[in-house]
Amino acid sequence: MKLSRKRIEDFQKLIFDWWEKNRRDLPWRRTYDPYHILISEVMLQQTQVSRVLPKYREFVTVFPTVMELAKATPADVLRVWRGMGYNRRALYLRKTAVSVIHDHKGRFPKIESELRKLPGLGMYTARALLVFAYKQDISMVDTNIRQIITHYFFGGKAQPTIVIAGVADQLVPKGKSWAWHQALMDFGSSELKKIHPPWADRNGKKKTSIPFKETNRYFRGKVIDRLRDGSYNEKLFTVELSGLFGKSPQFVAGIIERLKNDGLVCISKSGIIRLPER
DNA sequence: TTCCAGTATT
DNA sequence: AATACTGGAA
Repeated sequence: MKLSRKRIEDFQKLIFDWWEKNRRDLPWRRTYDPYHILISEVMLQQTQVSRVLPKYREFVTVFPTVMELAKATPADVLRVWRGMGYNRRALYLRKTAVSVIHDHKGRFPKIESELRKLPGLGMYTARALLVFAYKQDISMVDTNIRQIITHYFFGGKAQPTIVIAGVADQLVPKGKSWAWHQALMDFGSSELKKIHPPWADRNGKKKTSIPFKETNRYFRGKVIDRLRDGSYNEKLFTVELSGLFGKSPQFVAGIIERLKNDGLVCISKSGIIRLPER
């Protein structure tokens, strides 16, 4: 869909006028360091701003540079990550730091295709870095921005990703991509709830919700939590958690096996289970 | 129990 | 393109 110049400018004015009075001051908006911005984006993927704030400060204090993070062990990173959930993403973050040091001379790539090769960076996060760290005039679309566009340009009717992206591209004001996207983020988090009341049905198609099949995610988190405090004999550990969970030792062993495959725990030759030290 | 909002995988 | 994965909040 091709938008008229006026339509574009009117919408830009709507957003920027709103933003003047409602702008949030956030620590990751006071830096253009792609490493710090990456940390904030990964945290914000999974957690609300209020809970990210203290953890972000802690993380950049403990690992101030990409080099510091690359030198840390997975165990170090997982301990700082405590309380954030999505532990695998903490490992991605560390592996990305290692790759930046080893494969990119310590500097983050500035093109999307290269950023996308880093573990845990999909299209959204890659573009967030290009916009927020390098101020490139490209568009980025997260679910908030998608909903804003859906509401203002398609009367609330869901559109294919490519159509949303096409509109998003036209809306980016030249030379103001950084401010534009920050403004949209704030606008979305504040105004979308008013536009999109909870009773309105989502985007037309209902997502096939997975029936609750006693997923293991709760137990995975518990295992990692326990290992943050120390290491244990695997056999005893398995039996102890088995009792604690009210599950069979085989079940716990299965959880541990998958955590091992995910690189979240390791078991030494002598049968000690711990967070990976490298 | 479901939802959220991304990435990875098939 | 569709599905799985993730874990705290709602």
